[in-house]
Amino acid sequence: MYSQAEENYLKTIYNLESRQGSEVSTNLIASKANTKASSVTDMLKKLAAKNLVQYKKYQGVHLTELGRKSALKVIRKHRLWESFLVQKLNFKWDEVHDIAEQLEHVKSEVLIEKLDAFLKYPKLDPHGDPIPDAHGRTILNKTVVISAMKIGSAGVFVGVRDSSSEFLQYLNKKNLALGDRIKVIDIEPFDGSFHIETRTHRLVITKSVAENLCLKNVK
Amino acid sequence: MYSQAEENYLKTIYNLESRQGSEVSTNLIASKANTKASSVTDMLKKLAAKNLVQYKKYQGVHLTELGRKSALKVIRKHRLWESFLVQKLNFKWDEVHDIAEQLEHVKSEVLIEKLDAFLKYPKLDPHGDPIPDAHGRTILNKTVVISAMKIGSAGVFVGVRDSSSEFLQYLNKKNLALGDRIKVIDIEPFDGSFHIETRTHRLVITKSVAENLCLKNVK
DNA sequence: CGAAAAATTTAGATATAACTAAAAATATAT
DNA sequence: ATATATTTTTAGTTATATCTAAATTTTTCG
Ligand SMILES: [Mn+2]
Ligand SMILES: [Mn+2]
Ligand SMILES: [Mn+2]
Ligand SMILES: [Mn+2]
Repeated sequence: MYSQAEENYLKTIYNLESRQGSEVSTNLIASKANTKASSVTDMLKKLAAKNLVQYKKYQGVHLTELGRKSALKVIRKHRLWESFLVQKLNFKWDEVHDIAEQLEHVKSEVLIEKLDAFLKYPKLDPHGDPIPDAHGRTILNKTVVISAMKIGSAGVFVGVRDSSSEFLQYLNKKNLALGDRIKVIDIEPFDGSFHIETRTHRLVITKSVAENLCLKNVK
Repeated sequence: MYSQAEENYLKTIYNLESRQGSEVSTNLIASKANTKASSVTDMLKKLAAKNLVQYKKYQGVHLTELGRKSALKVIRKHRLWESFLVQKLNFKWDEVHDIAEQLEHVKSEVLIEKLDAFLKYPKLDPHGDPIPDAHGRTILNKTVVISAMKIGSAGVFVGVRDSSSEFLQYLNKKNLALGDRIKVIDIEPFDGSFHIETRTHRLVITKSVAENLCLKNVK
């Protein structure tokens, strides 16, 4: 079907497009993909030729329906493999992303359907991200990032926006785990850092950390 | 570590070398790898530069100790993944080879050790092939191919030399499965075909099929 | 042995997916 | 609005892994 490079671009464009609405720029893709703008341009032309993106020179891209569906298939595979690694092989949530980056490119429809069944059709991956079903549908997971919360409000920590092992290891060290109830105690006006509280402890997190923690049932 | 192409060549050379003793020729590798002799020559130079094979122009290659160990690692991964696919995901033995060809190239030492533990350290894969342990050691699996047997001798069918889905589907159709007791009833002098008998039925197999069925405890 | 056949290597080309440096288009700011 | 800065594209290069066709070496055989 598509090459690994193509699949990785589809995923990157999909993620940028969801968290952004509008057209995605060449430079933005390049920085997320750790590559150069000129490489991105080359690939965008190739993806456009395959009807995966709509591309107008200098105007950025957005995914076509085919591109969106293809991206969701890759994301489905990535998240199912991450679930497998944590649930069945006893990996920790901060250890699975890089391995799933490789496993997601294995080509076999029946493999992924059998894996899904083996895992009993999980709805969320180990990072709280929704797993698309075979048709690309996900449950809606209405969450609020801490950085958007007001002093005194609280919710349940159910997801992260950054699944890098560095960030997850930081959360481990700070004793923050999915399922924790978190309350915003104070917001520092000077640097935008957040004073938060869990059932067991209080701590201060920077604004950029606060932007990557997703809470549910915020009141 | 090594590229997919390099790993595939190592596996091919390892298999040819085991079933052959002596140096492996360029053309033989080319035919097994479904590629051209000139491509093989290019790759042999690269493998030699990485100290994976000993290569003398026009004289064929054999694996170095590093090459042998590296090949066994790939074979270990291939057979563990095949075992996973059959034992955990309910694939049939004729459906797993091509998927394992992809999975075997996933890079992660810890992944394969955890997979091995999850499967409870299997010693044989679904085709009766021994699975090397983390140090490259395998149980000895002393078998005889039917084509080497005499009329009247019998044994237990424990392995195949060809794991292609075409061959395995042929065996399914002929109702031959691992564990069956097989007896040689007659050998046709004209074309070398074998008349064999299981507990449940008799059939005739060609010489080339007989060369790919491995039996244990032959008497 | 020496010629013909077979096997192997070399030379040159192609495709993919990167890169750097330069050119072109777009955005911004005075 | 025009000059400057930023973004994006183009042109040309590199590395990997293939291929075909031609040259070279080895093997086989009369
Ligand atoms: Mn991930
Ligand atoms: Mn994830
Ligand atoms: Mn196999
Ligand atoms: Mn096998």
